[in-house]
Amino acid sequence: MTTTPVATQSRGTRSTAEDQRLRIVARAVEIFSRSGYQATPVASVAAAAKVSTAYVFRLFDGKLGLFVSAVDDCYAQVAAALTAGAGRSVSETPTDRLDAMSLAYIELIRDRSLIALQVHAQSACDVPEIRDAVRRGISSVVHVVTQQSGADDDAIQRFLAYGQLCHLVVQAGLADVDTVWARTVDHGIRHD
Amino acid sequence: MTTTPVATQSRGTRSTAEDQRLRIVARAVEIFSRSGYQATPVASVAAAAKVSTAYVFRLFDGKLGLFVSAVDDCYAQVAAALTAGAGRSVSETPTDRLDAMSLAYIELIRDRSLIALQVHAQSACDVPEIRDAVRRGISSVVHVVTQQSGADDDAIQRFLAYGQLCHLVVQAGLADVDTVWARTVDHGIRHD
DNA sequence: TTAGTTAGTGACTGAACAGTCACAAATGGC
DNA sequence: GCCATTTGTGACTGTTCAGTCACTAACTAA
Repeated sequence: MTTTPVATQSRGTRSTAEDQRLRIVARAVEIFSRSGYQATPVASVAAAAKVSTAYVFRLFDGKLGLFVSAVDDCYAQVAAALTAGAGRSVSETPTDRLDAMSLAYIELIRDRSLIALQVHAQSACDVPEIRDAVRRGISSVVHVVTQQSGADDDAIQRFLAYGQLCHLVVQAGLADVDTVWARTVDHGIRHD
Repeated sequence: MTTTPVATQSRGTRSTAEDQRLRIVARAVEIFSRSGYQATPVASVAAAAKVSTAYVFRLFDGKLGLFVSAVDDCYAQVAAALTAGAGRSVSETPTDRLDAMSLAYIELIRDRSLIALQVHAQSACDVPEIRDAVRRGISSVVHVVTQQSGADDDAIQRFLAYGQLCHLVVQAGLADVDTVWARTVDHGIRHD
């Protein structure tokens, strides 16, 4: 912190701590998305990132710090995906832009992890630091969607509501349930 | 199981195992709703129900069996609340009935536990038994709403989507966040 | 070369917790 | 009275896991 290395970016031959931090966060998103905060040992993330558990504790402020970093990264990826989606809109009307973003969000389902981690984070909101991370994430998503679509509040609220419905569909695996009620729930959301 | 007691109902003076089971499940809903499946020790539920931990393990098939019972009970309460809400509808049109049920669901927010437990259960869907309990619960809710409202699939899907949005609002405590974006999310949902 | 810094780890500790078991006490039929 | 069943518990065990610490290895600047 006191002395900054000459180059702040990776030096090519050898990995810097910051490089490792980013690598580990990327793995943490994936690994935490499987079983959530409490049920995932830090050792699993360490193993996935091919570093020792001790090193993970060195780079992050405890398991909680690691999880919060993963959640922040997750929402950043979601916001980026939505922005990219809006760019693929056929027209410039708020409705079309929102539709394009909805499509982009449904595309995220293909890689369950970003959806699942959001659910796990929401579930762990009794931990203040996690609740704050969720609030930051929602805030950034709302900002991105508002900015990119120009839609009114009601339309944006509706967008978020159906996003949340996606979470339920993915977590409960309703695409694998061949019943009338499951079709009622995931109609139009079903992927592949 | 082999020999049924003369009276299957509670005998008045002394508590039967089945009475205790119900009492413990009721406490389990409340206690699990606070921190979820993994982060809640069975001992907490036992303490809340004022019985020993050993006895809880005797009455339920492990911690998982206890949690699944709690989730089943939770969805049963939700379904009952929705049915009661539909009965208070001003008219018989599907729209009015759905609105009445929405109101009833928002009323549930007052006691966070039924909402929170659903979120925790959705988060723990990687455990097959829990995922099945969630599917049963959603199924019963969809059936109740369909039956009571007579609304079409799209309207019911919308009902569920906004229900899920409630979960986010409650878990993240957005009512306590005084910002533009939070208002966008919880507009019309805000309670009290 | 050497002195200082940074990357990285193996081996441990202490606490929490799921689940068990032997046992006690109350109840009810005969 | 006496035996069988059921309710209920204290005390224990084995495991898992967050977090630490003493240490080594590599790089860097002089």
